[in-house]
Amino acid sequence: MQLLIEQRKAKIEAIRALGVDPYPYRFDPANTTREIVADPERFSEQPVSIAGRLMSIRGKGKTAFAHIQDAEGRIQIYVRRDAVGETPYSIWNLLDIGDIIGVKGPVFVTHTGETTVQVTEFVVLCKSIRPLPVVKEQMVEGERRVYDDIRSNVELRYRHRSIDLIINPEVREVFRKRSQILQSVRRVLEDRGFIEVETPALQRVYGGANARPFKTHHNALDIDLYLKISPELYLKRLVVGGLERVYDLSKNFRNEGIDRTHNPEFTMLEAYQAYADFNDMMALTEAVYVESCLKVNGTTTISLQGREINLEPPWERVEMVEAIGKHAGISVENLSDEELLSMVRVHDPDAPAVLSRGMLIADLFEYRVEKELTGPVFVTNHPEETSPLCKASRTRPGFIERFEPYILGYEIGNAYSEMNDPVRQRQLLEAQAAHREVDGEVPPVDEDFLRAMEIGMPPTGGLGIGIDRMVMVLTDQASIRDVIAFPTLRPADARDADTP
RNA sequence: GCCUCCAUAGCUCAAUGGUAGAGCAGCGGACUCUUAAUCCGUUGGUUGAAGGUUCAAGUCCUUCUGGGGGUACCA
Repeated sequence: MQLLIEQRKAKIEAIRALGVDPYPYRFDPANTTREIVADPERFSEQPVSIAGRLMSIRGKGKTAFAHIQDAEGRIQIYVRRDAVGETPYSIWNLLDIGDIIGVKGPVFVTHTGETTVQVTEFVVLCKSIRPLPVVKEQMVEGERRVYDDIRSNVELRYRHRSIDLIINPEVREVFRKRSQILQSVRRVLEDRGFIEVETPALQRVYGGANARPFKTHHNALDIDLYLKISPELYLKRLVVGGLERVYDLSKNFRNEGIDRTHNPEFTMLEAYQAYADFNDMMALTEAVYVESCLKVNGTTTISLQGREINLEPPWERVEMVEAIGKHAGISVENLSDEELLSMVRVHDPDAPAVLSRGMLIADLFEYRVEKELTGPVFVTNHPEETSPLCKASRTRPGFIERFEPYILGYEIGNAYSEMNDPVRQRQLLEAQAAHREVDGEVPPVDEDFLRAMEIGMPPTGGLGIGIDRMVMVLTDQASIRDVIAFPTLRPADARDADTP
């Protein structure tokens, strides 16, 4: 490795010795590889100029073929010594795979049929000194076949995303789509009169969800602060203040496990609409998903892990207890608490006997039903013990007006008809806080939030949508690490762990 | 956290407990329509780390590190 880098550094000096700066300041790529490949005829008369990274080189003495890759694709170039000149051709011979160059010249089609730029002029834009993993590929019946499969080296892909992006065009596509989805989500909300606001990432009192927070310290104030686990309590303060439609689209941080659908920092949309209830939030959820899906896939049907799923609204709605009956064949109403507990203990032998009936129902749903939900489906009316921030169900006593949308077993959001009775809100939060001894994840009571509630919040619908999972669903990626450019990983080297 | 599988050259992978190898990349040479270019020659290794068993360890054992999959936590 060190040898390879030394060899390339020597080439930099050789290039400089020929009077050429291997790190110039700018270049004007007037064309893209994609537009040229799409319509070579158009460029047969006037020369094109493109820039990109050298991805393969086939030297043949006084001529050479190579491929260069830009943001949108690859194109073959053809370099002849008698076309570019003696000195430039010796510079050409100092180039490696991975270098970035700009080329100019007319376009032609080789007699094997590949669109190619006949290089009349080229410039070195960046000499690379660290070799890329070499991927050999071949087109077979229009299908791209990779011989050395770099995708299998996931560690390299996540730790060195630059390399992953260079080598795997489909990875670039996922992040391009992620950007389009964020744009689309914002557009749906702006079109409906929502305004984007920001809530503190550093919070004195964390809340709005049950999760372990990251703790940090502010030196000047000498106080401990927590990273935001949810923007909820701050967004509601803004609704109290008269910003009737607000949303926060930003990172949340939860100090918990990492798996295929969880990353410690993740992107969340939370939207609050005054004078609305959870029915309005269902319509909003459908709009956010459908609009974004149309934007990146051009259709409302997605292909997800081999399944075809249609997102066309209206999505199915099913109450949680009905879903348990339908998918697990259990009629919760006819079971005693003891029977429920024993059913939960089939899946979690350590389930504490003190669990309330509502929590047992929620657990049973999680163990027996969640995976079965192909969806899209809104699971509604959760047991009241599952959240203190939600209003009671209008139809089912002991339950609340909440829903979670599911697609292929993924919980992709959460919404309430928000609690706005300040007296009841205080009771619920204080009752929950009393359980902190038992459940370390219960947040402390946020007095300032309760004070805002006492001033009065209009009836409000609130919606949270996990954006990373949304990107997974809309781009058919099985791991959250494939939709977050720099997922949280253990330090590769133990020494890194001590580096601040 | 627990279970399980994996870690060998820049990349993809071989090597029955017995001299660490191949292809590609790299380096030198030949070649003016190649495309997994071809041909000749060639460099490159603390086998993830540390211990142990053995005459002998990439291979067996233990621990550690990193990763994958599963599971738990994540209302």
